[in-house]
Amino acid sequence: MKLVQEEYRKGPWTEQEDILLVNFVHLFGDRRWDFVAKVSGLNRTGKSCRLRWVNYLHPGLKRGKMTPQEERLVLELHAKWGNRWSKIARKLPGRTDNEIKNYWRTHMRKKAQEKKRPMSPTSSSSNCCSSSMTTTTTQDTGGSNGKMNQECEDGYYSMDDIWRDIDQSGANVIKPVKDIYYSEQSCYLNFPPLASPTWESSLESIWNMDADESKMSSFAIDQFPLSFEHGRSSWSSL
DNA sequence: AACGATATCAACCGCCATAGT
DNA sequence: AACTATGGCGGTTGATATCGT
Repeated sequence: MKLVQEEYRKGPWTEQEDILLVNFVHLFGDRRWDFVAKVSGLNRTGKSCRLRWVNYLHPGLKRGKMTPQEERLVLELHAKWGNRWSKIARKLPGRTDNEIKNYWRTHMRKKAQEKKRPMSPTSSSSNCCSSSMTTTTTQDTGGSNGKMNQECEDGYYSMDDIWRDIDQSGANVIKPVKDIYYSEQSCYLNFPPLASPTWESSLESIWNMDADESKMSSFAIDQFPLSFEHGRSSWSSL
């Protein structure tokens, strides 16, 4: 029973928070959300952390527009299972239940509107779900689709790109997700190799700690002295 | 260029299931 | 067995972007 009801942060996540979360998920895994939330010093609920990770920061996410194949699959599976979004999402690698849910809402709205005015002159667009898509992207590669490519060309730095960078930089060294982004602004972040053996051994005590949580928190904050807001726009603003 | 309508997406809320004590 | 904490899920909302006039 919790006697103290803390005031948790809400609303959009900042870059700083994202970086913190990613690194602490690397350290502690993506299960113990409450623990991660506390230890990271993020003033967020575990739920909120989980949601951010699952819907935005997870390395396997595709993002970008649905491919025609995916759209068809969503339709099929929804016909089969109804609004079981997470179940449907499991059949679409790289897609989240939230994304599919959002897509479906849009899709249904379009459908409803088309029914209202079936002979609209510009109604070439019944294809909200397929025919107009010209790109033939592979479905499971986690690759980028048309929109994604365009965004990259425009300077948009997608999570895919970020994680690719992480992969290329070596598995053991956890890079801050957006350090390239920062470095372009001459804001360097220096991480210790968090996954190093020394770290791991020192972490053992953390599993049993309570009182030491604050230490971890202060570590976390010390690593990221930056503070500025970011939103969808900031990703593409460079 | 300005403004309203619509689309998109991120995030929160409340409920439920399950694991742990 | 009962209770609590936590995670997961689906529904919903609000902010922002884009489009059309």
